[in-house]
Amino acid sequence: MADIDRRSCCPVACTLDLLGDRWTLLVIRDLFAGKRRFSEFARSPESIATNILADRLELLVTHGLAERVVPEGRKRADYALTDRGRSLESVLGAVARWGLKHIEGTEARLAPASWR
Amino acid sequence: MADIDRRSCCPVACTLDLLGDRWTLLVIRDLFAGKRRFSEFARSPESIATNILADRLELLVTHGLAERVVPEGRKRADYALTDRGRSLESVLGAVARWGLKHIEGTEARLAPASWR
DNA sequence: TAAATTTGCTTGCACTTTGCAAGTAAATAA
DNA sequence: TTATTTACTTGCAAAGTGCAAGCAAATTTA
Repeated sequence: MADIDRRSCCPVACTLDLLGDRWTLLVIRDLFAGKRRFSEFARSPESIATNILADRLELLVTHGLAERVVPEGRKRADYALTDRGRSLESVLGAVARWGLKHIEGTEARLAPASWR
Repeated sequence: MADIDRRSCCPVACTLDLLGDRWTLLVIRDLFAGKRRFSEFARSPESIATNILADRLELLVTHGLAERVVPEGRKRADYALTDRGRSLESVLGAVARWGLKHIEGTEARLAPASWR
């Protein structure tokens, strides 16, 4: 298990071991916004590098936050949040609201109405 | 201004530009827990390297989330959250609660009662 | 008050992660 | 059938991380 390299039993530290980088939560944001395909994530305004995107999607799947689904009649995969991934709405919402309120010039273009 | 290298106007992206790494939010956690001195942060169970701690404290001060104060009659500095830094309680709380609920074996040792 | 210890860092270096650019095979569209 | 798009992979330079050591000033102990 990923238990072995835990820095501590602190819930903040453990959550940061999953989400504590510059990209993971942005991919999760896009998943909440309804994006499903690799190219859709890549087209987001932050322009994530494709190697990093591939890596993050794989990690999200590994950690049970997203799943890779190949729809019937198609060959290419969709990505979607799992229940566990959807439970991050509180975290994403708190981050989004903080940014909107405390960082000048931010706008909630991708945000669902429920965050405002 | 730090405006120049903003990845987008997304509040999530901009917040991650401030907090999106493995250590910053842990230092903020310790500040919320009442720690003030360099050595106190260094003694936290995650054992942050001192060069990284120095870097993060400087960044927090630069971004207006913490301040460095030298108390009267002492030479060495304390660090404390600014109002802006304290406004991160919602973010830290959401992260902590998510970890407690969704990551097995996490414990809220440093958490103020208000998070539970 | 002198010596020992602690504090608050900085420095150096190896290792890992990030980011850019290019490449590619399979899928889809024209 | 050909062109374009998709979903990646690869290679490499640059930046970030982590360990260990070093150090001067401050503080504690003897």
